[in-house]
Amino acid sequence: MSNYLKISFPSGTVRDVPRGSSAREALELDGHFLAVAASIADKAVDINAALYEDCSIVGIEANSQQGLEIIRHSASHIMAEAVKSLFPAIKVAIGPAIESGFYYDFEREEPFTSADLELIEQKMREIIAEDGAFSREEMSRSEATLLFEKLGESYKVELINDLPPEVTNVSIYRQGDFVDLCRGPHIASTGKVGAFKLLSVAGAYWRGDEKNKMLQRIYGTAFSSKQELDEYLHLVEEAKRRDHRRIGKDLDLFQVSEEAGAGLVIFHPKGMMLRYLIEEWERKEHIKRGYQMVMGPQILKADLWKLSGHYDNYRENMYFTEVDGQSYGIKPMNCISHMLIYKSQLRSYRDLPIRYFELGTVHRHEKAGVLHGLMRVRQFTQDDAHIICTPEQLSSEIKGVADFVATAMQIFGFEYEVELSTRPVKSIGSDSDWELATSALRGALVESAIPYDVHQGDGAFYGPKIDFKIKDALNRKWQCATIQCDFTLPERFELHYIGEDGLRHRPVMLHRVILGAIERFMGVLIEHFAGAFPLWLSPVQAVVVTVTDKHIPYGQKVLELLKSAGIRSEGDFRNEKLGYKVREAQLQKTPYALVVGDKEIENGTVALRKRGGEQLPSVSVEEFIREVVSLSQRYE
RNA sequence: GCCGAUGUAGCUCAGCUGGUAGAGCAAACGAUUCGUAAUCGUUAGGUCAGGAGUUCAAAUCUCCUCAUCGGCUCCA
Repeated sequence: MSNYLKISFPSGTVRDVPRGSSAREALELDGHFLAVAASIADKAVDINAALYEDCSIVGIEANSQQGLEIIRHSASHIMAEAVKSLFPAIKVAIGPAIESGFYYDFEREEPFTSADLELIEQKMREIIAEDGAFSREEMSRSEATLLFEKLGESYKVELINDLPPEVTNVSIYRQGDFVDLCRGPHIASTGKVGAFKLLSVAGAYWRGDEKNKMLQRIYGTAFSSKQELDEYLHLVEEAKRRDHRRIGKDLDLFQVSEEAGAGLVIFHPKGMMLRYLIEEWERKEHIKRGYQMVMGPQILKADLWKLSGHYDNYRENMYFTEVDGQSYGIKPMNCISHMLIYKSQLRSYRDLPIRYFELGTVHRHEKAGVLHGLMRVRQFTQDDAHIICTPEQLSSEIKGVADFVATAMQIFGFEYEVELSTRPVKSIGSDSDWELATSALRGALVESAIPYDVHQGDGAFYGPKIDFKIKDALNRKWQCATIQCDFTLPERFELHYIGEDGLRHRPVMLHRVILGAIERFMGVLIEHFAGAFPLWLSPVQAVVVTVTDKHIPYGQKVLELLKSAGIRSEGDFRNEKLGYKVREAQLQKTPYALVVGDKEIENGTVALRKRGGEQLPSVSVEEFIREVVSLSQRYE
């Protein structure tokens, strides 16, 4: 056995490195000094991991995505050490790195206060200043169980017990007096955490199960340098300014009032105009794509909800009311009426596919703690459609919907992620139906070259689905569009069509939304544009601003012309200085301010100021109207 | 629903260990007549989320309810 290993580096060079050297020593031989960890054959390991085999090695630098993850994971251990040293009675649960930081869950009776957080931060700074080493040890399961039992860390013992049986050894990491069950890797020493901040405390169920004990979770974030941390915190502040609840108030779009009730949105004129514009676009687009508009009642007899299965599976989310001694359910979904429309006639295979579209308002009793601005409400309107088709038509119908989603997202300017959710353990329907539906969904994604993630077992109990997710200002993902295959409802409502063979056949049903809930979509839309909507969506497209009072008559004339041309416009004829009114137009994110003064009256023009401050040449009112109309028609 | 925090004028927020409310912006009125992000002055505006309790006295302390915020669970 040679005393040297052949180690290859990303530069392409291969070097002889003494057997048993650390990853750090190998990297330094090749001139890399900045790595916080290493990646050996694509597996992340400690920078001090010893090398015993020929391999390829890449340094993981502090500010790379992977490097940050390691720093944050290590920061969570440091936080746990600080917490244990300040409050020895606390039990630690679990503490990973997450997308933009880290957390650790603790069991402690008294809540953590902001003063506690400061103490913990202080302690963490001490630990980081000491720059103690993270050291890795491997041991058998039983040794590890014994170790954590002795420490009284019952959550760790539970984690070890629940490891799959084929796992015989586990690794632990020590730093200072703190020991944690951990796969690693970690930074070499605590001093490698350049900058961190604890952000918030929240409750979290042990292992994410609401039947378990609620633990206290401390969130924080860490970076390799103070500057990066500051940039991040600044970014978060910026994002808060895009919050749709903030903008909804500033631009007078909507309210959710305590008097009216939680989760119930009241649209103000400007918010309603925005909503109207979205809905108008949708109606036109649906008609273009062969959908028929329909509309069902808001309440339907409870018997129907029993037939559909909602009564058994969805009752706790539904509201019920009584009319003339009969129980009625307020609809939480729109499908039932659509079933009845289909059933109102005998259908031939020649009629299929049938696509029923409804801007359907539904009510769902969402738990109080989940309500969130426009994103999570108790009454909302879905751009809902049910496509009833033959099994053979399934694939092309799904592609049609995916294309619809792509068009919509492009028009509104969103990037999105796609998830395919497959059969859950608890489900109904035959294997062949599931196979057909799942491959139809997958096939449509593949053929349309749409990248997607598979979420195994996340489908609805009645069928698989494709979800489309877009992000809000704080990077939280929200589901908007979804396509779901449903075998249950055609079965339960005994839908059929007469086939070419003259016999009755069971159709397949697709349930789909494009924007999802209009309310939620508007919320994400507001944050996406930070209230500065494209011209075609702006509730107010232009504001006429007079320089002084004597220009009001001309301003009024201009305003009338704009209005009669269908341009959504307002006049700001207040006795204020021009700068004041321009500022207001800017803060209201109005696309155009039309300034009228002596010069404009003389030439019969308006001076154009675009949102953002760009000064355009003065134009005639007619020219401005032509331009705005043409831009709006192109959805710009 | 669960954990924690918060709730004072239309908005943003002050109000220390209990002694019955204050600023800026907005509003109304007046002055000013102004050229692209805030003209000046005056006035008005509050059941301190709601309810109960402790106290001579509660925005302030306690309890309950409602709502909001950050999470968890759930979801369009």
